[in-house]
Amino acid sequence: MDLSIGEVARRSGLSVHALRFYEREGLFANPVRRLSNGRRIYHEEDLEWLAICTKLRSSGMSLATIRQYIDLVRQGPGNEHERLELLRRHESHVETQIRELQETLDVMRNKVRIYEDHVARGEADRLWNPSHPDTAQAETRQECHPPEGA
Amino acid sequence: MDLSIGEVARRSGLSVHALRFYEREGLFANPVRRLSNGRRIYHEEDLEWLAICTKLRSSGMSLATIRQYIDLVRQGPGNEHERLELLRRHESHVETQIRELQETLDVMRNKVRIYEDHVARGEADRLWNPSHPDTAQAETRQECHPPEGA
DNA sequence: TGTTGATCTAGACCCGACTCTAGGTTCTAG
DNA sequence: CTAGAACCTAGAGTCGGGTCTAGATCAACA
Repeated sequence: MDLSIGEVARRSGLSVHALRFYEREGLFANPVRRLSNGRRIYHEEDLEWLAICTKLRSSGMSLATIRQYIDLVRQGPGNEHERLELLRRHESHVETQIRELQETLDVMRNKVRIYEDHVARGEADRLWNPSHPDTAQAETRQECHPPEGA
Repeated sequence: MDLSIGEVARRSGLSVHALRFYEREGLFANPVRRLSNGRRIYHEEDLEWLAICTKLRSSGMSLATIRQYIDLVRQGPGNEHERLELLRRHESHVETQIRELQETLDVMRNKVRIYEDHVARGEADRLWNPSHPDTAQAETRQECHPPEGA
């Protein structure tokens, strides 16, 4: 049931380098144990934590914040409110990100649609022609401005 | 109608440094003109482009990719398909990001809910107590695994 | 037995995206 | 006329998040 660093790398998608780096940075909930020969041994739990960790990272939580969280966990009971607060802050951060991405997506879809129209109508040769202001400027503008205030 | 770099910085939210940096990196659609004294002058269009640029950046497009796009634009008509492809690639990238964030959000909401339950039931003192496996391990596990395949 | 491959440590290096510094010019208000 | 703000350039520094290297140890197999 012991896993080598290579195995964990393979299964977590992180590099062996990154795993050692994460350990140095104090990102493991439980200290990583060693075999008598000095090699690291991991367990399924570590993989589960790494999976969460990876989700937090990819949703924009910095390693510093993850460390903060894990530090609270290691301190044991008594700081649940702090943990909750930290999680909730990230939650709302993620919500904001989603909203912003959705907005970007709207702008881009619009742009792509307009492009497709032009190309389909065989007017590609007129796109971004400085003498055709309508198309020329479309390039650097958000045609159909997104609902800023709405 | 001419804008100074300071004005553009104020209105775009980018620093003066960043604006000069972006220019060096070739991220402006139109070359930035200068006054006879060497000072840069910008126009409303530049602000509009910077707004899009900022959206692309914050949705994860690298400066290198933005430069690629603007290079296509500068080359003029004839490469609309490449522009479309580039935009569509980013579009799907953003869609993926949204999905992943949503998934993270689900995991986090679950975690927060469980925490709240514990705290509310006055069992905070038992949270993360190694002799209570149920709560001890909850910390580093995704309780109620997210719908991986669903 | 000896070579291959996985692991170890410490520390150097890299990359993207800025950010800042130094040293100099120019504009503007008092 | 002068102080201070805003600008200029070239280039160095920073920060996050790894990635890679060198040199050593150790296990396993033909």
